[in-house]
Amino acid sequence: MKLDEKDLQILKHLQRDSKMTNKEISVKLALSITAVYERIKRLEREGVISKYVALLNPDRVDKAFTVFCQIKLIQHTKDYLTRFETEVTSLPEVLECFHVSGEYDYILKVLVKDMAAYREFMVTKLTTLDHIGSTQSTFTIEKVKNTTAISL
Amino acid sequence: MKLDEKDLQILKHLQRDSKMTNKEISVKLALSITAVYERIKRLEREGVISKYVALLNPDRVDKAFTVFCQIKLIQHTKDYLTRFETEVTSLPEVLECFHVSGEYDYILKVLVKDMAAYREFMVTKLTTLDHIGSTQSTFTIEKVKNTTAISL
DNA sequence: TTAAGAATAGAAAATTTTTCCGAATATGAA
DNA sequence: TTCATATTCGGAAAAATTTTCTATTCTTAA
Repeated sequence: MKLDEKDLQILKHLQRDSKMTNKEISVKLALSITAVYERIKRLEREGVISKYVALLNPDRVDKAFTVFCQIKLIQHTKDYLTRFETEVTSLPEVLECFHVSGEYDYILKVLVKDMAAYREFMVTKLTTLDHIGSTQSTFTIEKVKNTTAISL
Repeated sequence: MKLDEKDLQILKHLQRDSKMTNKEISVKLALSITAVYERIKRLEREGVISKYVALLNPDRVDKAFTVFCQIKLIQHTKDYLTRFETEVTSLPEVLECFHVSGEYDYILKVLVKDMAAYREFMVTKLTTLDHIGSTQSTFTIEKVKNTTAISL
């Protein structure tokens, strides 16, 4: 699907604030409300926009501690990989998990309350998974930037 | 601010799909529309909900390549740190940047089109920043999980 | 138990989304 | 170029949702 300049403008706005009304957007783009509406529907239909979500303030829900955890598996058979991936996906503390190149196999972004909660997570959840080799945790001291908006 | 079970339910729904109407939520929670409305407004006012955004499908906007880039600064004076943080924040390819413990000072999540674009990003943007010591790039082979929903 | 404040429900008002349809514009083949 | 087709657009009406308002119910502390 090809996106013209107006589509990109719409996406930029909605990435920043999805509560903007079609009317507000239409004013910014010098288009009619209907034109904006149809374009957004098309972007949703075509899967350019995948979903609309509310973002929470982690501090306010007692999840102020972010940890990047790198994991090495013992073996790399397809079976082990998919098993690990299924299990890690089911862990709510894990917001992100990527299969990566380099010394470790996976990198996880984990959100918990504090160091004690992270220890609990490691001991009772992560290391109980089968076939885990070694892990390395990198603790975040400060969140410098954290956006969901892709540059267009 | 203390959140009761109904607040948490509302947050869970809105984290998954912020287009849910107050009516739909009110049915799920066995509350009136107004009650749901007032609770959401309070959650917004108190900063529990920080914003509403549209999430895009990276493939569809030609940003299918995710790289984790770890960075070491040459010096760690406050001035150098804040200068680096300001500059890195302004880079649209960088979705996330955390100041971290461990061997490296920062970990960045970078979104670009492909390897060539990443090289371009490295050469023309990252390494031109002052006071950068060494960097290490970890390329993602597959996105296993990537959610914005904090477990409540 | 009672009074004050907060939360709730229902109805009305305001706003927004969605549909509908004709007009304008763009696209592509002859 | 010209025509036919399809796409996009704009405005109005309809439908749905949000927001406000008011009265009632529920909590909680005195």
